[in-house]
Amino acid sequence: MQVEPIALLRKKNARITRARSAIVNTIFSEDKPISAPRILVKLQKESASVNKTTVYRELSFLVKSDILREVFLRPNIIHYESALLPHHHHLVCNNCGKIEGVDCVVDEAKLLLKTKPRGFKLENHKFEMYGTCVNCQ
Amino acid sequence: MQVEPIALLRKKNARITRARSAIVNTIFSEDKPISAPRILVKLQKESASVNKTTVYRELSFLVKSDILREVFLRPNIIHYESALLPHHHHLVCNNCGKIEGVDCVVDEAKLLLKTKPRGFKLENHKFEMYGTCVNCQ
DNA sequence: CTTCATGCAAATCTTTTGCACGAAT
DNA sequence: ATTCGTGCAAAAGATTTGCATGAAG
Repeated sequence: MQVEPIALLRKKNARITRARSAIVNTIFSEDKPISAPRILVKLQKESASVNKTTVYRELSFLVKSDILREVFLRPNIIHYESALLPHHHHLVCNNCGKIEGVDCVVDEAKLLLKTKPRGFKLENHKFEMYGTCVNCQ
Repeated sequence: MQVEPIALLRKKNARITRARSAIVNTIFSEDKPISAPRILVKLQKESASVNKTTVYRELSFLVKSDILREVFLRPNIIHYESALLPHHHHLVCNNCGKIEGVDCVVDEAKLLLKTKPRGFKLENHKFEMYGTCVNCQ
């Protein structure tokens, strides 16, 4: 866990409160994307309990502040990961749900070739791979 | 709208009912991914009203039957599109929500190079691009 | 006639909102 | 002091489940 995100928040004049630190620590101590319900549970286990509403509000604040990124891996559940990590993608195991990170394999120039002629201003992309992980074969 | 999906269902010994046909027609007459709530509205407009539960049950049935594909474009809303279309990706406008299809730009061989060494059996991938469409600049 | 599909109501799950209180700077 | 953050309760929105009825083959 780096201290970075808190320093970054301070620089952005965000108040460093007990709830905010707890939430940020919980997410940044994770090595893979985590969802709001899991954050709630994890906080409870660490007896750093924070209200559900606060967690959701904080998540959207942290996304807006470029501290977190949203990841859409599964229907109807948003995962969050550090936006301070280099751009990358995920391998999702269809069997056990395990998530692994992999470097970006996308050729941006090739994308622009597809999007520019349409007048589409490309801002970002999401790329996720699904299959069976080594433990589930 | 092709008739294909109904023929396919018949071949799979699925019963061709009023509700099933209405739902399939509604989705296949769309040129972009559509969500369950929108399907409900569209059916109502066509006075081919089908119960909400039936729509959801039908969607998961059609996905299992390889007639439909799930698309995760936005948090907490599943979109569905024909699984009979060739594999492709989407451009999503962050402003107006417009969705456009684009051919696949991903080099499968390159992906295998990343996944195989980890013992990960790659089954499929999702790749979506976000930005601003030509009308929203 | 038997299996498969449907409808309804209610439950579930995630996320959002309104409002009043409390804490950080 | 003011602004920003928090908690609680309740609402909202998407999806699922249980159960009894109905229609397709």
